[in-house]
Amino acid sequence: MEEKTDALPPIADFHAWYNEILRRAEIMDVRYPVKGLYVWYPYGFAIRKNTYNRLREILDVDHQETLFPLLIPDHEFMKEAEHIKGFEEEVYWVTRGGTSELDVKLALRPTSETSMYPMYALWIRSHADLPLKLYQVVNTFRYETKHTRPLIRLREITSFKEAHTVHCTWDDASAQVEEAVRLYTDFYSDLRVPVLISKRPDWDKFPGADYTIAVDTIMPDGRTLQIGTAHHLGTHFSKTFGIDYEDMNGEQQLAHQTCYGISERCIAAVISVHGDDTGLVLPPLVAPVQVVIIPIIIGKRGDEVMAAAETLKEELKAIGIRVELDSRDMRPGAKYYHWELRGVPLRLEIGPRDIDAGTIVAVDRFKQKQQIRSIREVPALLDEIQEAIAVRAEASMEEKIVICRTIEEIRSAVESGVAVVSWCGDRDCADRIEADTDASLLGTDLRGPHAAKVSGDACVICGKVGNAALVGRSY
RNA sequence: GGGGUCGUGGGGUAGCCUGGACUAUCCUAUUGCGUUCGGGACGCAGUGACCUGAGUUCGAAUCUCAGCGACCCCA
Repeated sequence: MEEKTDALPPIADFHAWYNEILRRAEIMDVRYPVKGLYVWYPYGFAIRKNTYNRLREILDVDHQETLFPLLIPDHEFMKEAEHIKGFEEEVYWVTRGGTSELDVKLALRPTSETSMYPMYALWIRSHADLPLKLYQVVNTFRYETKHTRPLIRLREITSFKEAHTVHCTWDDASAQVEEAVRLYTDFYSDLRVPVLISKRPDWDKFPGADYTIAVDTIMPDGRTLQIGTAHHLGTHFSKTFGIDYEDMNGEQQLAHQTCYGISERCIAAVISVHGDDTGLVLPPLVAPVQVVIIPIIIGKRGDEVMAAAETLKEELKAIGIRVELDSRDMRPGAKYYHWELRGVPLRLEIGPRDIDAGTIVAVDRFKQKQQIRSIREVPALLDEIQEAIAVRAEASMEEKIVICRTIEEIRSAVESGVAVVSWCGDRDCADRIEADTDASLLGTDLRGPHAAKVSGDACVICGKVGNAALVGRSY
């Protein structure tokens, strides 16, 4: 009876919640009439903009941004055998220009190795050109046949940040993979999204890589979401694309390469990991509106209140805060719900009582209310909220990670989270784990505090000495 | 990859089995006017839809086929 029929589905019903929040908070419009393609609403795009600005800041320290073509000629795309095998079922081909057939078919990049590396071969002449570290933020296309989902599984990935680096030695490239993992850890730490870092099993690495390090987070339903990968490409591509350099002794050497990427799944993670029954919860760093001002218009003092609210807004703007003044003709309560749904971290209310008392009411996204006397207190409040978001996210991820020593334990753990187990490294044992638990072996050589608890223990299947592995269901 | 359910104003539903002057209903949709405003206001008057195509038929939201799209389950 007291249940509101128009309430957002609870986040415990994650699928329903996710679909509803994308629409109601105006992040993506899923009604575009092609499967797997979606439209960014301006509000969603603003979240994307803020998020990618940070990603760019982090990369710009020692990478350069660039832009390569979307179309890749058939003969370049088909050069690297492993790579082709990994992508051939997912590539869109442009075969016609107007009414005439093209002599050379053109692939829409599913990722840009084969677009970039022919040029890398021209650009790189000597060891003095290395290391080369470039990145671009582009759309990529994959003909997904499985269930597509907005921000998570797309036919057009709209926001693929891909970095491609070139180094003299295998070890240099390996160090760069570690550097990439560090950058991504920083990035997700800024977004307050907790992550798990592991090495993808051999059979699951990037097509054409020596190895792949993956960054995953855990969604509210316990399934993992891969939100970043870093690949050591060895000389697979430099061989086929002829990327070599003259070393200090005047000898020609094959270059060693890495690539690493993050897509709009990072936005899905921010939305899902932080959200609650009321709606989005956005870290101030990426929130399109960091502070919303709600004027409390009562009776005859309306003009006075609006003037005070305007002043507040200008002052906040002046100190660099993204602020919105909601002067719409609605009840204040309706505005509270509106902005809470959209994840605004801090709300300021100002009415006649506050003007008389010289105070402002400040309410954070978790509904903690206090009175402040000056907008100078706002930055500190935003910092506190960002911290509170981090604490909550860490705690909820911790709940979903279970150390397991038997198949039974794994089976139960993956119902609502992930299992950390000891695994010997044998494919046969992995297959057994997967078959018996209805989950996947996501990664090995898991890093972080959980790994220490099982590393060196007996493999859950065969009993040989194993290493920490991650088992779970993934998106 | 296999199976299932479904597609009706901006959103949610009913109507379909048994074709007819059959459109209807709810909402945080939307337009105008007025009264309101410290946690989702109210009144009055409006707007707005049968996924696309083909077929059956005197007549299709309803039946048939195909396409496109959505969701769920299993591998």
